[in-house]
Amino acid sequence: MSRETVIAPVNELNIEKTFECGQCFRWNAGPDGVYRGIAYGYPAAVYEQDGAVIVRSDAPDSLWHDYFDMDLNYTSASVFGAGEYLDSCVERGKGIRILRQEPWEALCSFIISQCNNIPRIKGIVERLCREFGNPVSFEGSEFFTFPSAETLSNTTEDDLAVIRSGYRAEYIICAAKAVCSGELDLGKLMSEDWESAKKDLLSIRGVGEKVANCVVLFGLHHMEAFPIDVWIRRALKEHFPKDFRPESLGPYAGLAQQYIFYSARSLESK
DNA sequence: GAACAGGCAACTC
DNA sequence: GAGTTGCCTGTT
Repeated sequence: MSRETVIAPVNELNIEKTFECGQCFRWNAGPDGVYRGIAYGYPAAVYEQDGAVIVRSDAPDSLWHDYFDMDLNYTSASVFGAGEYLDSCVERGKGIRILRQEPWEALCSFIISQCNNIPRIKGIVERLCREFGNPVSFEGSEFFTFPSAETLSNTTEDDLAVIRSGYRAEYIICAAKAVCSGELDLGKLMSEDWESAKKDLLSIRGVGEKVANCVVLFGLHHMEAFPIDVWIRRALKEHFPKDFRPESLGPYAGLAQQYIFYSARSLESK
């Protein structure tokens, strides 16, 4: 029987912003506004009630506490005094948190993300899990775990044809083999400094600057990483000096990046 | 039907 | 080392 756990007050964790800001691909809102998804092999339902975020799942409590990065105080971690524009992004993005996702899932997902939009990324990831992950039933529906690097290292591009990831299939297999053989030790990268971690990731075929930065930030939780995609590039062009360096935003530059990203996209859709 | 997309690699000067 | 092109697939 699953249990309900209070994770945080809604002002500290906004589930819509957190799940919809492009950092993760396995959470979906139902018509009831409840987000359902799976992380670390545990399916869960996440929703707001009486001003709090509640998680229903079979996982140990600490798992969700960690997943939602609740040990970090985002108010004091936020980048203040870096200008009016950034302040307005922080204000708009209030409640976003950088999830502590599984490193391998992040690596694989962001390889898939290249030159793709979010709905399509989600579709490919879902087919990947359905095809190669393990089924876990939860509250009457079937969820699928993210397939291990070992499982995927034993597949061929033909096997992966069903997920329709295109030319990225080769990259997925290369990455799986590297992780599986120990050539790339994701656990070790987590305890290293972010720049060495990024350097090691860049040695993997199919991983370039953008993907490496995303994996470092979203999969290894090194908050200094600052992925630059078209949205961020546009925002930087408009609101920051030409010689802008992400390092100037300090150890939480990645969090600032997420506020800017969310902000740019939310303004666009208005 | 051609161009393009939240990117990368391999090739070209 | 800066610039160009192919790459799967889905969408406009």
